[in-house]
Amino acid sequence: MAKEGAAEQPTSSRQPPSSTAAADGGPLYGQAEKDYHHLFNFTNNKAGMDKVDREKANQTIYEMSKNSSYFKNEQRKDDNRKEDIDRMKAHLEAYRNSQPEMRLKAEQSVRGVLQRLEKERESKRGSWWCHVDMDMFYCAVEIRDDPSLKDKPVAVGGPGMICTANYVARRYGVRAAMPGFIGKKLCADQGAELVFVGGNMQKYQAESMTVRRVLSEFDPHLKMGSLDEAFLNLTDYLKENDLDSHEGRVKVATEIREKITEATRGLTASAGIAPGRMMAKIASDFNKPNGQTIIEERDAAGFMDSLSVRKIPGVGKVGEHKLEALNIKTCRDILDNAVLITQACSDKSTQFLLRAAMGIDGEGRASERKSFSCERTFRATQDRKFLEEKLRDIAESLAEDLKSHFMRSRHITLKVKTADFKVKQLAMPLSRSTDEADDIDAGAQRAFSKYIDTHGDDTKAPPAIRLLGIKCANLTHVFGGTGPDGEEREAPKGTIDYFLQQQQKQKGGKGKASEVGDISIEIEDDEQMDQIDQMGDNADAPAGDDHPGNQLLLPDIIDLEEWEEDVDVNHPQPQPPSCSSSPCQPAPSSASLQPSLPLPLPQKRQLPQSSAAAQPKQPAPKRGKKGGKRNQDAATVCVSGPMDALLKRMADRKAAGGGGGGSSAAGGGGVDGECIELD
DNA sequence: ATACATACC
DNA sequence: TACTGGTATGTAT
Repeated sequence: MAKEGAAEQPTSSRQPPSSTAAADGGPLYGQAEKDYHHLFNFTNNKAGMDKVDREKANQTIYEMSKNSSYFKNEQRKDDNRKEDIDRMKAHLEAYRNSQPEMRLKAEQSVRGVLQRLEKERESKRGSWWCHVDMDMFYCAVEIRDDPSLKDKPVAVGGPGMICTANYVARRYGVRAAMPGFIGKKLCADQGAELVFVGGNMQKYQAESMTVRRVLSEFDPHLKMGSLDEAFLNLTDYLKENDLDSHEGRVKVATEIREKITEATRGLTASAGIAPGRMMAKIASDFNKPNGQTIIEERDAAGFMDSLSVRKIPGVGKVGEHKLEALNIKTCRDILDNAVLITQACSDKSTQFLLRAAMGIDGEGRASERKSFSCERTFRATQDRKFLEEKLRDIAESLAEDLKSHFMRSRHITLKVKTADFKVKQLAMPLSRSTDEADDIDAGAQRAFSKYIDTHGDDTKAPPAIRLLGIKCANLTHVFGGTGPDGEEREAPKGTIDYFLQQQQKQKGGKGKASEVGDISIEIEDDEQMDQIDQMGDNADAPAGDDHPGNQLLLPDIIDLEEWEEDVDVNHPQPQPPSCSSSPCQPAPSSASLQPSLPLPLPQKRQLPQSSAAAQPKQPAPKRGKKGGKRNQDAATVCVSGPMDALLKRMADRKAAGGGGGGSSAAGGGGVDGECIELD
């Protein structure tokens, strides 16, 4: 808890003179900190900071944030969430008061679901996954190449945003995704100077390829999640090399990390091996940096049980908050309160949470790319000319992207963020697919006009805008000779497009292909799918600029059928000098509760334990004594053996700190992409 | 189908 | 001086 003002009261002091503060119209001295703690509490116990430092850091962050538009917007969003939570609680209350028969029924149903999941987990036994995550990747590369940075706090990024920070910086509370000026202040307050290093994507990509090369030896079908992480299915490798044992897994994890460090001349990685992708991912983060964690099957349930829900990939800040309102903090809590979750969450969310809590992976086959987008932030302005030019730039950038990927889009969405950080989106269907900047621009400009028209008028100027973006969706592949010169357009080798093109040629009249009507192609077997997966990672190769130039286009590509137009696009109204920013629509996202089948609420403490049957019951996680045999530099955390040992290790780890929170590196999209929405 | 929100790196 | 950018997906309307 950060506290404002001088009073260094003990952590319990939460009640400031709130009446006075409110009267001042000030930021509710103390109260705001309490209410919105989670909004600015960037630091966490993995930071390797002690409590005092942590509070000081939070204090600094709060001071710098509290009056910003950004923070005000965060507060607004949080207030909306509170309404959701209140509604959620009301529904739960109704559930508690409902007829016993109803509740009994719900319980039975949940029990059935859990049993089914348990069966599924059983059926998936025997497969082993490894998640490899480079430690502070971008930063590590920079420091390796400039050793003078080694002992300084370093951040890749700039004053606007930090992408990755080294562990020295993290000790001051600096985090990935933290605005740079705050990171700078955090360090300055403690007598250090944060060094910013601009990123060098080319270099990181090259390093990533090196890592990939090392990893492919263990699983040729590995899947890179982004530049700095990868998933490997180790099942075959372990079997073929007679390593399908705990010792074998430890050995493989060690070897993988050593080889990476050797091949990259000093970069370190953390690794997790577990009976599933999700657990492997959690495990790789468990002993970071430069560490590894192995989870054996018989310990999987116990491992999951003690984890905070926040560790589940897909449960973020908001999800954690909502679950907390249900008094659910750990994965064990999820299972113990499955009935409540059933009542409070959508089917999808429930399904997701229960599976996750049991350590079962979601179905997840990486699908085709669904959209291209580009957005730019700039000094908030009302200057329409400026904004229109920005849009044009963005459209051009997107057109290039589409062309280099041999894609066309039939649907674009304009994104507008105002100075107060509120975001608006406007859809704009096109009459046909395009990859031309002019078309994208035309659509975006029209949507923008519409935006201006609905947000300003003769008396009121449209609000100042700080970001514009365009998303191109509804994609189709383009093959073959669509160029004006009639020359054949061939996708670069190694791309998905090339693959599809070849397939197309095989199948039908060769060469003919102009445009595949639908992105979806039938993938006949996993073999083929893997091939595609592989290619996907290369698909970013900058395709040469041999893309045929402009084709003749219909004069207006916008689909007027769906977008009746009553706006005079050509005449932006001049802006009044004064800048009154008008708020956007409140758009009260009223998430209503699941229709509650009123049910019995009694907490059932019954858990599926089939494989884990032999396992002693797990008590809630508790802090153990510290000490343990943890070797900072090459620690292997083996999650196996008696449960108390595991818990002790976890506690040790917590006490010792050292985990890299946001595991660095901006880049590729999420890995499994499971999101939950709790209502 | 559109808009908005959340998550991940 | 001052809170990113790219992609996917879930929820509500």
